[in-house]
Amino acid sequence: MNIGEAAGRAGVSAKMVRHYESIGLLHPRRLENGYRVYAEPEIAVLRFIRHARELGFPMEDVRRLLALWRDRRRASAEVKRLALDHVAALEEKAAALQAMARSLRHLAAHCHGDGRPDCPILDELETGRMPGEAPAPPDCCGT
Amino acid sequence: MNIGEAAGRAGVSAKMVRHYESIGLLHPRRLENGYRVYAEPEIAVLRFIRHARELGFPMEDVRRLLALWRDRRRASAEVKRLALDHVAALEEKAAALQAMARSLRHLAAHCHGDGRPDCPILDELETGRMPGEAPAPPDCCGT
DNA sequence: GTGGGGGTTCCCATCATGGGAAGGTCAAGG
DNA sequence: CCTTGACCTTCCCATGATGGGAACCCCCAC
Repeated sequence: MNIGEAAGRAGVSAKMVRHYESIGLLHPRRLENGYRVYAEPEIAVLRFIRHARELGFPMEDVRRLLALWRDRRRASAEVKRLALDHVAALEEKAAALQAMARSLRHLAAHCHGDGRPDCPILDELETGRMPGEAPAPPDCCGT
Repeated sequence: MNIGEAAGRAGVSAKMVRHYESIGLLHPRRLENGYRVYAEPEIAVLRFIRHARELGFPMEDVRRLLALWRDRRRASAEVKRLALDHVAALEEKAAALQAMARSLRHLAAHCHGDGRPDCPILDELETGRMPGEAPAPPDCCGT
């Protein structure tokens, strides 16, 4: 099977298949003309990578997960630790994004949103203060 | 004021100050020796940029917000639209991250996490199926 | 005049992915 | 047999925002 078909069956782009190979995640056989050849085990690896990426694992974690997957003597504790560390990272990022969304939604709620120029959103960006917030004392934290 | 002091007062790195200049967000005067010179208006711009970045706006939005901020005849509706579009983007990203976290947490909850090798997390990465989920019909969607 | 702490430009790296050029290969069909 | 088109190969470049670092210049205090 050529790279195009393999990529299609695994649900990733041929470009990324080459990339995964270049970082050492799989090692397809080559024909004499240089073409890469894939069979079921390689497809399985590519699908594994895709699923891990869909769960947001960075490539470095994917590499470790692949190694654990291949190691029949792995301890599931290791996999679980990797997963839970990643869950913590995901939740931290999600919380940060939601905090931004909440602040900005609050600001937007105070903005007329009409033809007039005054706008608490721009005010906040200028001053770093939310609408109605007390001015910082003059020697505050450098903002 | 030199770039180091300006960066410190605005709460950004000197490196980023130069970068913001390179993409046209500010245009500090230069001394004969090539040094950049900053005064209060530039500091205000840098703080504005920092606050917008802290709310997660991409630089392209920051550029637009800066233009609106400088335009005393702006319509606050434009600012509000930018802000609410960004809120939607933030919430979409946050939701995606949380969905990943939820799936992964669910998988991890089913993993013994001990010295044994069997692990529903690896199983899901291999098959794309959550624990207990029915096998897909043989001609399913290519996964 | 020298040392140290700035400043300047330029290049490279991140992370995962895509775009595209230049060229080789293969299969089908006229 | 030759063309055409689809596919493959490698290599370079770009993203977005940021940091690291080299090589070099400048200024002030001692």
